[in-house]
Amino acid sequence: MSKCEHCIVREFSTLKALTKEELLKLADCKTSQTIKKGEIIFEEGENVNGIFCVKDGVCKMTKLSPNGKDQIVKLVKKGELLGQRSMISDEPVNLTAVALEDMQVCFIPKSDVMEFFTDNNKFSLNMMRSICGDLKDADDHMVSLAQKNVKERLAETLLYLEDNFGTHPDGSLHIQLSREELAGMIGTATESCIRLLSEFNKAGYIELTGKKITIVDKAKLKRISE
Amino acid sequence: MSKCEHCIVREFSTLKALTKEELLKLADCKTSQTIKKGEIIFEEGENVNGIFCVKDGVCKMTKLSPNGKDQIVKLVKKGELLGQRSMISDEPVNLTAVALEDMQVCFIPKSDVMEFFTDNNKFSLNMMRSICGDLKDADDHMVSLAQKNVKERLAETLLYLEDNFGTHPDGSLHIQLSREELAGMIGTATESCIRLLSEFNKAGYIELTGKKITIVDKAKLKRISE
DNA sequence: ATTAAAATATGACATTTGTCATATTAATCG
DNA sequence: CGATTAATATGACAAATGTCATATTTTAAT
Repeated sequence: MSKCEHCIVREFSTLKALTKEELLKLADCKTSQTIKKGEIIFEEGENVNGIFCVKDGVCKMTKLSPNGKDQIVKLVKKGELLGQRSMISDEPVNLTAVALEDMQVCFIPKSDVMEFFTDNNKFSLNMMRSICGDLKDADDHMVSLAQKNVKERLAETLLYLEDNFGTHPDGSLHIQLSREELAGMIGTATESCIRLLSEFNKAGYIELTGKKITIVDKAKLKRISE
Repeated sequence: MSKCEHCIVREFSTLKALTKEELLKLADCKTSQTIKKGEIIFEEGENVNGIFCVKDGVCKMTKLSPNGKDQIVKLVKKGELLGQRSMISDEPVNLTAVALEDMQVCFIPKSDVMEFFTDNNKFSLNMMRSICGDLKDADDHMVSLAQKNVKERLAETLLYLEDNFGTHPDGSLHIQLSREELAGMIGTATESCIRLLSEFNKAGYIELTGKKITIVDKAKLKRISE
């Protein structure tokens, strides 16, 4: 079991407010696990009773709509936490978390996190700030979904993927979503998503090589997205 | 100046975790004010440096989209707080708050709230829970905006307005939004909103009397909204 | 009360988006 | 490797939605 002190999650997330002693305690109570691409970490309605720290990999957080389609509400990457909201609200999780790549995650039981809340005020504040950041993102995303058309949202999402998850050495987006997932992210039908990707491709804004998407004209996409 | 101890906001919001002593202190530092219908409480990008407690009335929280339309992100009513997110994140506010009715609000400066955070753990936890609730609402709302069509969203929104803000003695919705505002809430063009209201009216699901909207067939709207 | 302005309503039409059918290509499994 | 399945792509069309014009009603101002 690796040390929490040097873990990437500790550096980037809420956990950075923890003291040396608390980190040592954490190393004792956490359990580490590997999650394969496509595997479910937790599912909407489940009781999780703790939080997951994402040490490596990316997962999608989805919610099933009454129409049977999965909406991707957000992506969570290395250095971030999973399941805080549900733990704090003391409710079943609201979203399903599925690995988009092989992942390394640690689980910290609720009782231990709650102790940190009681003992460490800075930790509480950090957690609050982090959730507030999520809330702002959600509000902004809402406006985008409500007010932009599909083409604008696709352009915006492609830029988001490049800016937040980077590219492979060949310049293609590091995150490889299926067309269906990408459609579920922008809130449209898979065919519409495919059609617009083709359009962007023909117009020279992006390049499609199999499943890979490469952004060629970032400025143009930016203009479309607004 | 009325006492915080008996204030409705104290009973329903995060503030219920405050002790007698803290409430007395609060009564000293807060400032109370009346806000007329249509007036702006704060505007996107402003620095607020504190939170507002809504003692009476309802306001809309909006965000201006690049297309020039105002999206209503949520409604805030009596007993709730305003501006917590921005205060905690230490950022300018992300949304504009405009009174939909005459309002009574109190302002609590940031420094005082931060003291409560330090001194009162239960208060911190309550605040976290409240923001987590907002986050869940935002996530759910996002899925609805992304996956439902305009008719479904209108039906859903009408039910939401009745369930959360009640009706006048004559049965019409207590909150009276203009067609433009209602459109801005469901994320559609004003004309589309008007057209669908007419349709619901002709079909006998609702009744339109001037600006007033009365839900007649709740079950039917519920079925439409899913 | 009269007029001006704003809000609501409706028609006509263009555009966007979804759905279904069907190719085509890529991925998986024995 | 070939066969089967899944993913991507595209056409054809229908349905939903947005836009612009204009009529009607309501509200506000003088």
